[in-house]
Amino acid sequence: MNGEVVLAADLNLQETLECGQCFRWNAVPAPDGEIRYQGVALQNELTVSQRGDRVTFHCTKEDFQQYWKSYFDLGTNYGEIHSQLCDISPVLSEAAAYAPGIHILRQDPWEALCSFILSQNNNIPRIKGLVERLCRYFGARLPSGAFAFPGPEVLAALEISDLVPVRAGFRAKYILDAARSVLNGAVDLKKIREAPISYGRRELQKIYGVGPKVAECTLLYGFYKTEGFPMDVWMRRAMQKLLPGLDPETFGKNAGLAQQYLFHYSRMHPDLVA
DNA sequence: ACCCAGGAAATTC
DNA sequence: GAATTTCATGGG
Repeated sequence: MNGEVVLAADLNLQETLECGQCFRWNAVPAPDGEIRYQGVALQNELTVSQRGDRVTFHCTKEDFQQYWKSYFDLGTNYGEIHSQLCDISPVLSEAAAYAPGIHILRQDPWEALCSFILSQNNNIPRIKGLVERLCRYFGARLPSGAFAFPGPEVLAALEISDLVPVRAGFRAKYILDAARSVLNGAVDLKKIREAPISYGRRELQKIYGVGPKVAECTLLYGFYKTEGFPMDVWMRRAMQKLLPGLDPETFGKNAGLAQQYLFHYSRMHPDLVA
């Protein structure tokens, strides 16, 4: 159960885990000059740390190969995507320079769907609290002691009153409809995985409480539909100020990464998008 | 078209 | 330290 996998990567843990695409990773104390995160994904707990471009996965080679290599999208050539996006516009190039180590995580679709339902009208610290309580109350206990994300079959069996301690407010009923829709096949996550993004947009929005923004986040972060481009208030302002008149379609199949660059850049320069 | 639900964090006063 | 803003979706 112990072991280590060390590799040099273009991945930046902080940029990737704190850009709002995931909610179950937390920074933990680490030696000087090192940054370390602990989190749960894919029914596994992991500690991962970084010093410069050297990333250490505190897990067995087998677990790294089976789960984490893919989860952190280490098989994708980000250098090439990065330079393609930089060619589109100097502004995008400037934005990309602020977080060149962002990767799009390959998260579990169901967990992403629930997480982004809970994310609506909320800020990241609060979303993390909601997700954590959902797992703590209803998720299975993993060997490490951490809690897995509860599957649709677990949540579909609940009533609104069961979700009260999660303190999700009006979002609780959305979670239940999502769980029931997935469980009874009204929304087929496998089909969404294999189909074009337009199908996923239509299907996910059949769920009560899922609109365009939540659907787009789920498709990008949960289904690795990299052409997804979630448009929230921040992104609308950022696009208007930084790239006026530009259609996100211009970013093509890597729109999602462009969105991450712009989002991160805008938050670091709020004055530029005001 | 507008306001609220149910909060907590971030921002501004 | 207190008031105000933020925020995605659906319903009234």
